[in-house]
Amino acid sequence: MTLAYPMTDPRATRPDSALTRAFERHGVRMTYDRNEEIYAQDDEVEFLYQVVRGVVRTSRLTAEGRRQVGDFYYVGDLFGLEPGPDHRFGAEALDDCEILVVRRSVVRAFAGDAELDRAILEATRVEMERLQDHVVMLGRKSARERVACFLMSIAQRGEDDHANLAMGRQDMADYLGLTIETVSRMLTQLQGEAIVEFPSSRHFQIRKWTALEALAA
Amino acid sequence: MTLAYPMTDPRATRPDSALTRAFERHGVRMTYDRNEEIYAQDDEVEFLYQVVRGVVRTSRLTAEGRRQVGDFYYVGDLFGLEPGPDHRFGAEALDDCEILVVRRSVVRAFAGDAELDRAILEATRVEMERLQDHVVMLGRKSARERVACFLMSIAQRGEDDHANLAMGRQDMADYLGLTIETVSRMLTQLQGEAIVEFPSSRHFQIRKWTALEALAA
DNA sequence: CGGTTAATTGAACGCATTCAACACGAGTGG
DNA sequence: CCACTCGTGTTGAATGCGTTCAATTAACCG
Repeated sequence: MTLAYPMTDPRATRPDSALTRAFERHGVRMTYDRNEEIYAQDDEVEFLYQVVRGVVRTSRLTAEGRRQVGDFYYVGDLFGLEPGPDHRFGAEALDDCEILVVRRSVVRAFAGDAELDRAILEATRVEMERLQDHVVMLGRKSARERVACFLMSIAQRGEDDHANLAMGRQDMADYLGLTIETVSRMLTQLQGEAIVEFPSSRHFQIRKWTALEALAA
Repeated sequence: MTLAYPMTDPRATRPDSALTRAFERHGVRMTYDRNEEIYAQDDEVEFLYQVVRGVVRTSRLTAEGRRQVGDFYYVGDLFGLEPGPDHRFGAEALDDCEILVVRRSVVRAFAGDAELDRAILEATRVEMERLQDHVVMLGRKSARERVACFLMSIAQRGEDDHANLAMGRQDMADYLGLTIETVSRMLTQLQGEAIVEFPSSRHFQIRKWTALEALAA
């Protein structure tokens, strides 16, 4: 991890006003290498993070060594926003990342600012809804449906029809509660049905949106 | 559902100060019969709820008719606290319930009150941590482990060693992402190993805490 | 090119589901 | 008091989905 320099470039964050200001004035821009840990599971919750460049994954390792990926965070996303005293999930850089970091105490000092509160609430809302969807997916969806779901959610982030996976098969599997082999099989299966197309293992394009939507369940 | 009378009994809520006051002054006490809906999935988020008597379950029905139970709420628990505009999960009374209901606008009017804010934040924290644990359980635990986990969490609520299940097997199954048959089999299996004991299908006692803890993973 | 890691594919296994039958308890009425 | 019913829980046998283990192929990088 490299401490780069205090945050000054306002272009990096979306115009969230108070939040942007807090990041601008009191944030620090950090860079992380691929697979570098941003914070560890069970670390104290001290900072609020925003992705400037790259993709971040949160994950939890159980006592038996099993891993569950919590979520993936893209440019503009806030993360590390856990209400508890310490992190249940750790955060790692999926690829080379640039992250804005600001102390929670600083954020709290800005509290009362309506726009900042809204931004935090909004991030919490998004976080919770993702968790709820995740629960339904893991509890009640088949492997095929989970993979379809995942591809759709990735594709919806990008505006054009081509999408690229920032993560490898193991990360997908650990997010979806499956094994890499099953993920791989489902992908080739979907490709065989011409629903999606993978020119390379990290790039894909959805061919039949309706079919995929029907699958996503 | 029966609108009983405006809330006046302070004993019903724990001394959460501002929250208790908000419920006292502006809350309404409602009663619900077994299996009655408290609010529907996709309903607008309008109220904050607190269990006074009985047990509440939240659940989501997918388009294909599959059901995922979100959580169970016991006396004193706050629920309905979703940050989004509408409920992703519906809420139903597991048995005959008494619920305190207060408009969110009223809660918001009390905002700024440090103790109220803390109570809300605390409930949000609990909610989120439960969701996170739920994700790990559904994603990375076997049927045996899930059932063991569930029994432990139930047992930890009561103070004595005897615990009773407010919910039936179907609710357990839909919470754990399993079928009733699998839940039943795991229960008899655990009982066969003398780890737990079920004098009746809704009452149990943990015999070997360490064994169960080891299983819960 | 080799060397290394990631992804795919195949075959066998096993855990959880499915489908079906049976047991149990509570309530109801003869 | 027993027979009947209905809802709920348990048990059995067969199936199947996803995993496991192993081998192969593809991608990446020196």
